[in-house]
Amino acid sequence: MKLNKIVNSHGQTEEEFLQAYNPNKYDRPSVTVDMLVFTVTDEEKKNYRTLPEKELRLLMIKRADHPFIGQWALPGGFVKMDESLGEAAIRELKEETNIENIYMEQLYTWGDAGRDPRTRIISTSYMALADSSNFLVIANDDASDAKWFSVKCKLFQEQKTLTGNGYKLCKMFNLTLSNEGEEELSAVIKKVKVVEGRACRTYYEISECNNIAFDHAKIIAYAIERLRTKIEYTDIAFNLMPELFTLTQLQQVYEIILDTELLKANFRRKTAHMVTETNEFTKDAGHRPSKLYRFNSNWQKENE
Amino acid sequence: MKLNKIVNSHGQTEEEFLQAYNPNKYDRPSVTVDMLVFTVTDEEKKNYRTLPEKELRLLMIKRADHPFIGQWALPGGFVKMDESLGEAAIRELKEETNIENIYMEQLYTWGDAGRDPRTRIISTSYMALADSSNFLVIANDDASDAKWFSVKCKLFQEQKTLTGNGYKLCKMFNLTLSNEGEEELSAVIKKVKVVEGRACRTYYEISECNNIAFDHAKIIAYAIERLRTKIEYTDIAFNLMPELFTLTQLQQVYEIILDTELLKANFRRKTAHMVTETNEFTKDAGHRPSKLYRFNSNWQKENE
DNA sequence: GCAAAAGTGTTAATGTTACACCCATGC
DNA sequence: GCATGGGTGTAACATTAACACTTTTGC
Repeated sequence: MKLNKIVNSHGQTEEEFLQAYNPNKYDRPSVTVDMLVFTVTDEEKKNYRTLPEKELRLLMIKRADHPFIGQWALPGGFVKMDESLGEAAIRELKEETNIENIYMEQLYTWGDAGRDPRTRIISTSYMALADSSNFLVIANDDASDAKWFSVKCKLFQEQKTLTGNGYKLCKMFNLTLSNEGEEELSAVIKKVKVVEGRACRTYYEISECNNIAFDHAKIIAYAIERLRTKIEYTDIAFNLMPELFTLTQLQQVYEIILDTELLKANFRRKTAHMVTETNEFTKDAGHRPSKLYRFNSNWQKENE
Repeated sequence: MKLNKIVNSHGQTEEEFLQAYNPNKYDRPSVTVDMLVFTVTDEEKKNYRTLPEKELRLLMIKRADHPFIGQWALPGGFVKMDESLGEAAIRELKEETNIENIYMEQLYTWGDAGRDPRTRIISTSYMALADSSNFLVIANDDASDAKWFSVKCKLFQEQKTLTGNGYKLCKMFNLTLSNEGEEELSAVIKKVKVVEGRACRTYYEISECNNIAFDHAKIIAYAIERLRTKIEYTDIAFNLMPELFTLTQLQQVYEIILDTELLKANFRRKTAHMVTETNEFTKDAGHRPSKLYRFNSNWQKENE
């Protein structure tokens, strides 16, 4: 365990802090919820003609106390004895970031012993998707310890090893979080799938980690993976869009999440049934105005 | 809360049992894992010619103590302070049913307050898939409190209500679990999806429940739903198959899970890339022998 | 006029659905 | 011979991928 020499508001070093903590007081684990709040933002336009580039952003909070003091963590907190996990997630998000009424889904529950140096903690992670109007709420407050980081998660190595009665598949991801005003956060995440006979186990490991608290780096990698697969067969992407949007904006959101370029004509045909056109257009764009659309929440019905 | 008049091995009624329990002793919830172990079994052949019908079975355990004494529950138990959730799930399964080395995945974490009348309990559910050789292990032991129940979960009503800025979608499912020697377990489960503006929440409710302990009826309904969707885009179905199988057997497994009939020729084309043929054949079948196949665990590679 | 993006059309390849047909076995 | 399932072929239709082309704007 890497102990931090920085002191907290009570003047304790991390060593002192952990010694003051008595983990054996409890025979039950603590339960927390962690929130992964994603949004998509526009970058500066290069010139009057070009469209702004998009970035996928994740909300992180700077830790003010041990452990991992000064590092960045996912927003979240302890579940109260009388609230459900979902209620805790909604409450924490509102308390820490003042965001409410957004899309949220349960992702995964992380329960390894030793996740937290203080005591046994089990965390259920929730993924939330916000449209970029929520981005402004927090970004404007410069004193806040909550910041949006632009996220990238790139596969850079894949390795399959055959064993006696199965195989082992390793994927290595490079995770980077950056925010103009802050130093870069990064991690190398290893995703391992072990197949032995009928048994099959997938786990994540953090091979390298800079300034991301706890095991949050692997939770982030897991969430991005889930976002990538779910965007293909559900309508979750629309939770990242404003009320009115152009089809090119929608395509850009798919492109940054999937990390590929898509063909315009094909993309439009594929998403056509999920949107409704309006009579409004963008203007002053430096090129042909484009029609604005809104999400058609009844698209699933139309199949039957 | 429905209190049961039956007494446990200490001669307590449920009322007495709950009064002896002091929930305020703790300021932390208990954490358990629940296992949903599915398998597929062959029924009796009607005559020398016909193929046996298949049934989807779920492993349940009869409760010997309050609460819900005498009712049936999912196997599972408390997570120890030094083991991960996955380790707890593997250990509990081994302890309660002697099954090991099978496919397992985390499903969902259930954390509503009031799930258990004793104290606050948070349960992470795992789905395990076993081939039917595991079925025999337990079925032979008639004294055991663990039994395989044949499961059916049928949608019988769907209702969409439009609200001001969203909608509410209700689906009603009839869940029935049956085992020749035991009385039938059943429940009516309501799945509700509420969309209000950007927020979207899905929850399950138990409208009616016979002999299924705790909120396990909705966990079962949730697991079956997951199984149905995952069988379409992954290879999990093969975890329910023996080492060697015929394509018709494989098709039957898809059919009972999806609860539809499939066309033979099309099914074979769709699954062709996931299986490898052997030189072996079935015999004494009362009709043309059929070729045996095995799972081709490398099918995903071939796409690239 | 021209850069940039909006928006549409076409074709080939591929996948899906529904149905028809023949084959091999045990009794 | 016949019931039962094993196994294959085909035509209609739908979906996807790749590319080419036209239109509209601000400066």
